[in-house]
Amino acid sequence: MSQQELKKAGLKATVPRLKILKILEAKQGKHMRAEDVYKCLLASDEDIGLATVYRVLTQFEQAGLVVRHHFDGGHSVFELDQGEHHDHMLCVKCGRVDEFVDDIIEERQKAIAEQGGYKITDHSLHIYGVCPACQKNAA
Amino acid sequence: MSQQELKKAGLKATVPRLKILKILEAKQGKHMRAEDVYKCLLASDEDIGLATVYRVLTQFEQAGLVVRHHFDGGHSVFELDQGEHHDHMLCVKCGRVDEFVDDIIEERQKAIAEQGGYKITDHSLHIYGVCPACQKNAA
DNA sequence: CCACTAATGCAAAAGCTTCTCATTTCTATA
DNA sequence: TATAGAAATGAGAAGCTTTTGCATTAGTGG
Repeated sequence: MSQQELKKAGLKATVPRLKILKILEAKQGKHMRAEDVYKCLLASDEDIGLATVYRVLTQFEQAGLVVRHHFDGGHSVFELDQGEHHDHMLCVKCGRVDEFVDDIIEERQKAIAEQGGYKITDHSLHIYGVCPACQKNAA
Repeated sequence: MSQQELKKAGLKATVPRLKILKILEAKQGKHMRAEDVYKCLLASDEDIGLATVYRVLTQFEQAGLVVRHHFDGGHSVFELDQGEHHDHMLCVKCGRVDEFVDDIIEERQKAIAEQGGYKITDHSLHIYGVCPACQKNAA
C-alpha cells in the first residue's frame, strides 16, 4: 500500500502524491520528465497541475523515493529508486537511453573522491554516443 | 595570434569572437558560464550582446576550441579545450569544482560503450560531494 | 576597393522549473 | 466523529538560461 510508503517518508498521503507514485510504479524502468508524468495524469483524467508534479517529484527525490538524473539539454528525468545505482549511456541521434552498472568505475570514483578529500554524496556518469540502430541507419 | 586559430577553425575573425577567445584564454582553467563571459565583456567596455556570446561559444564548441560541460541545475559552463579530457568533482555546498583524470575509468567507459554497440562520441562524469573545507566548516 | 555572405545586436520568444497566493485537503485532537 | 490548524494544491505569473528572427553591420575573396 503506497499510503504507507508516503507516510514512512514523512509525506502526507495526498491524492496527487498517490497518483504520481502510481504512475512512476507503472512506468518503472522508464525515465520520466515532469512533463511526461503530467501527461499521464491528464490521460487519466486527473486534475493535477504541472507545478504540483514538479513539487511532488522534488519531494520524492528528497525522500529518497525517486532518483533525478540531469541529462544534457537542461532537463531532468525521474525514476523510482530501485536501490541500485546505475549510470546511463545515451544515443545522441535518437535519444535512446541504456543503463549500466560497473563496479570498477564505482570503486574508482570512491577512491578519487577520497583522494581529493571529498565526502561523496552522489555521482553521475553519462556516456554519449550513437546506438547500434542509428549506426545502421547512417550506413 | 588568435586570428589564425579562428580561421583555421573555419570561423571569420570577427571582433566578438576575438574578444571572447581572449577572455577564455585569460580565464584558462576556470569554468565560465555564458553570463560570466558576458560580464567580462561589459567590464572591458565591449558592446557585445549576450546572444552573441551564446552563439560564439556554441561555434567554438563545434569547432573544438572549447569544451562545454553540463552541470546540474540546467546551465552549461565552458572552458578552452586543453587537449586532455577531464572529469569533474563538485562541492554541493560551495560550488567548488575540481578536475581529475582517471585512465581506468576512461578505459572502462570505452569497454562499456563497445559492449553496448555504441559508438562513443562523448562522456561526462560528475562526482558530487562535500569538499574538505566545507566538511571542516560543518564540524 | 566592392559586392556578397556571414555575423551581430536587440528584443522577443521558448523551454523548463519555481514561486505566489487564495483555496482545498489532511490529520491529529477533542 | 467533528474540527481547527497546518500542509498541500492549482492556476497563472515569474525566473532563468538559452535560442531565434530580423534589420543592420562587418569581414573577405576577387
